[in-house]
Amino acid sequence: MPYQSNNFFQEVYEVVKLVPRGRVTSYGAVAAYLGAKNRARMVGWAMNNAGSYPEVPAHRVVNRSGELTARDHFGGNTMAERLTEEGVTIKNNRVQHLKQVFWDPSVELL
DNA sequence: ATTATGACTTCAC
DNA sequence: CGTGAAGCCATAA
Repeated sequence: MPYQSNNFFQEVYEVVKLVPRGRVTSYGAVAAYLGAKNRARMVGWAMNNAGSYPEVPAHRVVNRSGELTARDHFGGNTMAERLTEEGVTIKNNRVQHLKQVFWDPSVELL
């Protein structure tokens, strides 16, 4: 297993695993919760590495606009299907009603 | 050491 | 919300 810049990756996984079913969060939100809002890209990297962690629901992590950027990494429409299955409405590769399904750790987990 | 790249964000229009 | 530019940071070559 490759390097893990610290427990940063671990922290990311912890938070992502706490995302409730039918809700989504963003890389920036997680990063912010970890006290590194300018490290959103690294959260993405952590997710990339998370491919080895089935327990991490990476499909519930989208970008700030609710766009399913991870779609390509999941392959096919796996992500969209899975989210839809959980009750999240997906349209044109984006989460609908984002305001309702968005889950911000720095708020919900406060 | 330097350049390029990316599962991002924010600001301006 | 959409597009384009700039900022930020770890990894890869």
